[in-house]
Amino acid sequence: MDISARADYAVRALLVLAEDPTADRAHPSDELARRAGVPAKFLEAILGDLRRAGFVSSRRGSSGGYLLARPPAEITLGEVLRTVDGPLAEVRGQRPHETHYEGSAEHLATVWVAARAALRRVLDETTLEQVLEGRLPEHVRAMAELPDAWESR
Amino acid sequence: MDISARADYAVRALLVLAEDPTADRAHPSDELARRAGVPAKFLEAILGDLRRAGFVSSRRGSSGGYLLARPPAEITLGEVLRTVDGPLAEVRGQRPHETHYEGSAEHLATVWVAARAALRRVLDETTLEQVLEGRLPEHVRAMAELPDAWESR
DNA sequence: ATGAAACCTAGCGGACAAGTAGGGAATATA
DNA sequence: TATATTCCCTACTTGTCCGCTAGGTTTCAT
Repeated sequence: MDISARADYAVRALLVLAEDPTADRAHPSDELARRAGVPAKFLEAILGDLRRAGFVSSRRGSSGGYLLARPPAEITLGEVLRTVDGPLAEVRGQRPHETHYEGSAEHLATVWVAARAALRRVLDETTLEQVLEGRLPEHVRAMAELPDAWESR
Repeated sequence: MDISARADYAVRALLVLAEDPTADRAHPSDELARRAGVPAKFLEAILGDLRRAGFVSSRRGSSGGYLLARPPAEITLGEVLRTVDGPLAEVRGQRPHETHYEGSAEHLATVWVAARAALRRVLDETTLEQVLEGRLPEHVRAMAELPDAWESR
């Protein structure tokens, strides 16, 4: 799992937007960049992706900027990561369920699919709102509280 | 989760080795390449990594080749992937537990750590032997049998 | 009209992935 | 002892992506 800078920045910018309860004021990209602590010009490009994917809408001109296009409770991290980074899981450039092995590696595909499913259970079931409020789903919190979850390996 | 070709090949070669019950006959790299269906010269380099990491031992000269250095029941996929591909999970090049966020993104690190823990539970608890025999751990099998696990998203 | 903002295209430097090529060193076997 | 075999090492190629910057054009509120 390689979360790119793009993806990390995208999530953080969306969180800043989600923070604002008044859904009518647009936030310029450089304000978001400053508040999220990410490179301004780079974020501009990322916001373009997020707009095309329907996560945010934009207004041009003065007093323009970006706004969340969907409620934060309905945007999952998984969705955001996919639009910015592509598929959550790949094996040699293929989707896990499209891999095919014979002989001794026959059951390998099952493991890859299981790994992806495990990822999905975390990322597709956690919303911006939950991250914002620190109220993560029970099974996600459980994962993070596993004995060595915060240890290096 | 991006399983590289290197990592995929490494696992497949190890599985071919694990297939052989007689632990005394060495298998030349080009035999492994043929039987695993991977580029020969490339595999040679990968086997070098696996040797340095202690997964296989090697013998030079005629009737030389590679042998498993540890029992297949004690080699997990996670270990193999780490030696070949580096850390299982990274966020902007950092380890998940080393990320630090403030403000609205404060709880993001917890999600990244949870995602990594979920991955670990699949990859660090599945051994070569289990893959070889199709006897995956119960919770891994359960993941792969989740409703849409084999569907694209 | 003017300034603020989104939007678009282009490019750049570095890293990495997936190999390939070729040769040197060790070693079992004839 | 000769020889074929195999590991082992270094280097190189080719392409792609990542992170980021630059500079201009269009749209729009005031």
